[in-house]
Amino acid sequence: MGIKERKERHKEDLRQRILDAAKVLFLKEGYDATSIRKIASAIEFSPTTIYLYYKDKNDIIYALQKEGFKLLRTKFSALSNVENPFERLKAMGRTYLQFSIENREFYELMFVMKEPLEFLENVCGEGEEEQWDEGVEAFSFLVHTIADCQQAGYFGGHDTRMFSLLIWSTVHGLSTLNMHGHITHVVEKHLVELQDGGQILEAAFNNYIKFLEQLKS
Amino acid sequence: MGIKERKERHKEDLRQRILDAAKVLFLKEGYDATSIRKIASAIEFSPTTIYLYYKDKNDIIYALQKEGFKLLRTKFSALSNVENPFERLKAMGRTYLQFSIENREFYELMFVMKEPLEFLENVCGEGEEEQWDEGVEAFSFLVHTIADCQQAGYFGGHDTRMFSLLIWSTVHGLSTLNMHGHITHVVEKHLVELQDGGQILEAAFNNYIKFLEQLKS
DNA sequence: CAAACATAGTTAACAGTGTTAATATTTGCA
DNA sequence: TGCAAATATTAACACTGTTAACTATGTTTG
Repeated sequence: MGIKERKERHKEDLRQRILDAAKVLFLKEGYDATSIRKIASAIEFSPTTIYLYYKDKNDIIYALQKEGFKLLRTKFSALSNVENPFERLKAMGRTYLQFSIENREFYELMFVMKEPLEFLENVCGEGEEEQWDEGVEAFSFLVHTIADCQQAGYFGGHDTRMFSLLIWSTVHGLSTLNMHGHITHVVEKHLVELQDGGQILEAAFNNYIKFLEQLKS
Repeated sequence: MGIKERKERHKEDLRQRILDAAKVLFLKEGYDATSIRKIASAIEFSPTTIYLYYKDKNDIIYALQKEGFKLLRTKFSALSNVENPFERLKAMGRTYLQFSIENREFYELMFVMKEPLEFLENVCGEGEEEQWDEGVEAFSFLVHTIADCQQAGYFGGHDTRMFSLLIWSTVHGLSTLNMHGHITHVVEKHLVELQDGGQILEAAFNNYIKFLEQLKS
């Protein structure tokens, strides 16, 4: 039955090639420019062929989102061997912010856009329930780091998971405010001594770290 | 020259009617469903007429964004008469979060979507420079409230504007994480004792307030 | 071996989208 | 009343996601 397997492999192969073509388009030109027809012409197939491998466009976008989460996880798991929990927390924050800048389209796909969630709820939700495991895992990593920080004397008396959520919110808020132009267009008007939004973002994060550092009993 | 004035008024009138129709569509059905043709048929004009009053779709979306900022400002300015600065800060946070829930589409338009910024930079930016005045003003209001808090003994030793940015980030982060499903799909898995995302959001904000309250010298 | 069948891919089409050029209509003023 | 300017319209372009119908291809079975 080697033939069937080879066909299976060919099928998986084409599925991956579709995803790769979509990724190139998406990262370079964004969501709107990633049209079914452009993906199809990139892999030199007819547009309708894509529907034999993905249910619809959101299916492809959802698959791309999973790739994004995988990428962020590799960056996070490189921090596992940072012994000092507070240093690990700092590194996580820096990594998160850097990811949002260097992989802007991915970040938007993972944390902002509605399309992957729509696919998850309208289609994938039929018994699958696999939803956003990578995200849950990444948050787990944060919660454990915060717990370690508390063991080391930081953030005493706060609920670990609530505090984790608040820290995530702050860093996520910083990255999205930056990404969507609010730091350059609003905050810059108040902090004229700092030139561009990138500098403000950097300074804000450093301030935040200094602030958290003081929360040690 | 009364005739010219009446024509001017009629022109402004139609411009407003276009915006109103767009608003109804946008708030009910979202950005994608707010098509030029649907707006046109709502006001019973030809689609191309709209281009006599707005440069393009993003122009309309930008105008809608300004309405959103105006709405948020009225909610904020109602808090001006809260004497106690920390109480005012609490009320601002609550108002901001509530706005993001009750006016979800507006919030997305004001703080998340790329279209208004695109219009601002590609078109409006030709010498106009009026950019996001409402937003700058709202942030000013926050900065002043934080300054008042510092006068009252809170947040000692921190740069006022940086601290304001961090507080905005946290609340904005909370609202967007909630809006985009990350609280229900990620955090909920860790906080199983709290039922829905709304409860978690409420609890997280209350925790944040309690946390800030402790930062008094 | 030949007929039936499943698979993979195609073309054509539908119902939309934003936007522009060319055309028509209405209006105000000399 | 005639002309010019303002205003609105029709037709068209170049796209979009998606589906139905059709055609090859290769496999399985009678």
